[in-house]
Amino acid sequence: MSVRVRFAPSPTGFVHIGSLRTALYNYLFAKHHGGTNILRIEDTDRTRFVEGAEEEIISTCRWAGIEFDESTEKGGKCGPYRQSERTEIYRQHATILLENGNAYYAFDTSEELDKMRERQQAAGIAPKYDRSIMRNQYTLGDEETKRMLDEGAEFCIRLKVPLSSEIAFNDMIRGHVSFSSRDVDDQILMKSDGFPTYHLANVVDDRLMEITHVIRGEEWLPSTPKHILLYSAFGWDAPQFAHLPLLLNEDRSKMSKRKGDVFVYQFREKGFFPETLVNFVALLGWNPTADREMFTMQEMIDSFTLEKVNKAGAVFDYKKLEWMQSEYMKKTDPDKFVYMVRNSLNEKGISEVSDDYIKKVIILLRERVQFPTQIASFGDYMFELPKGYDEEFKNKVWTEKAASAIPMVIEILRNADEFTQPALHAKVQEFLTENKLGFKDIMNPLRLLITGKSVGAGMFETMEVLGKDATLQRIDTIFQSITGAK
RNA sequence: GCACCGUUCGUCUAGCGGUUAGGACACCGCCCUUUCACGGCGGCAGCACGGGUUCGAUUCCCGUACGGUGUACCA
Repeated sequence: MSVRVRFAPSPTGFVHIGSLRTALYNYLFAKHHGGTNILRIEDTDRTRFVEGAEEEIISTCRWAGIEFDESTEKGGKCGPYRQSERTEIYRQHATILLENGNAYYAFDTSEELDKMRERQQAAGIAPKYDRSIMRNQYTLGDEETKRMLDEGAEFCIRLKVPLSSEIAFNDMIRGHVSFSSRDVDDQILMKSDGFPTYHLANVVDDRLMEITHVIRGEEWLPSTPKHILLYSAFGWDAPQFAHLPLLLNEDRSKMSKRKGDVFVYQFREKGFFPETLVNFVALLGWNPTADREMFTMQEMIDSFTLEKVNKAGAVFDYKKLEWMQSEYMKKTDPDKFVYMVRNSLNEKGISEVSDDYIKKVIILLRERVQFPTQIASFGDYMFELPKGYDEEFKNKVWTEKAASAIPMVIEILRNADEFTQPALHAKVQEFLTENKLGFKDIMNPLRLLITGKSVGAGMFETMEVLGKDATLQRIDTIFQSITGAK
């Protein structure tokens, strides 16, 4: 049987970084096995629905390089893939359970339920629907139940959980897991608004969509017995389950928006490459070899196995993410992000720059910045005349030695006919040797004159990229302002 | 409270009965050097605890502690 997995988010807002990892693992698993990756939108909670959230999910996954074979967008043989469009299916299935005695009608109001829980907590017992005393099909009797239904009373449908039995399954990540049905609540299957709860919809859809492996977050582990019970109530075999470890805050609590960035778009806006985020997040809880950190999507697909997924939650280490971004900054083909640099240049009102030139600047400065967006500010002098210079740096490097040697160096540059790194280096070296000077004596002053800053790439490389005219223009401008100010 | 899951350097992890417990990030030194980076070299630092099983436990089993998740007509 071929592998079929699904990523089943609910459209309640932005995509969480943990959801991204779940989506990724599903994708990697599907691709590794040559199977099918499905996107299903779980929008059965009308009160939490957020307009545009579904589109955000799709575009975020696309950005990350996660593709779906079947989805709301693409369709597929098991559609529709939006649960709100499948309510009739759930209703029919609830009826099956009602008829075979595995589900029942209940009429309690939320106030009554709250009271029940309060009583139970006061008595020190676990809150759980008590079907022997609440208002439902069993306590009311079939006749009364029918009468109320005919009258149009509000009702919900609950799962009839066996009083005492063992519910066990084999989790692909955790191994044997078992629960006692005593601790399982008579879960509501159909809400009074006619929509199913997650539990019913999830089980019915996974079955109907022929899902073979349910790969989801660990927060679902405690409700898995309900799902197992549902499968058997329908007389179905359950799929394989794999419960992923959680992504944690620094304090080891479940990663939440209260403590920093947790939404994918936030990382995207900061300038992280999708490759960085995907690579990083993949390694939070999974590790194929441990002797390397950088993986392409294809390499991850090739080596992904659920057996290698960890059991314990992983703290999201922002520092390491940044390191990885720097690595990608250094190895990613500049062609892929020239446009990002151009965007930030446009924001500064600079538009007359060629792609080719931007690429050269990227290569010149990529080791010194983390994001493409920083190129335009870190290397502003590459695109426009410096507006001033670093005063502190000037005081430090503008020595008497420098002041007397620099005019001669400038002349050398002015007369240079080959304005390349090796040629300039040779010429200047010659001058230094003749005058018993070292690079130390003039390079920083030169840097000051050309960039106005104390940090940057090698000066000869910088000059080569800048070109003779732009270099001399900068030198003249700042030289004047320095000597004039003196 | 109850149920379940988990526990190797600060963090991500390798390890699947015998290892000087390995790697990466971070941190600290040193080197390279025209600045800053990059890079190179080195250092710091870990098997939660207690019982078993075994010739031998980080590794297997049982407790304890600690942590997390769940406990909704949310997903």
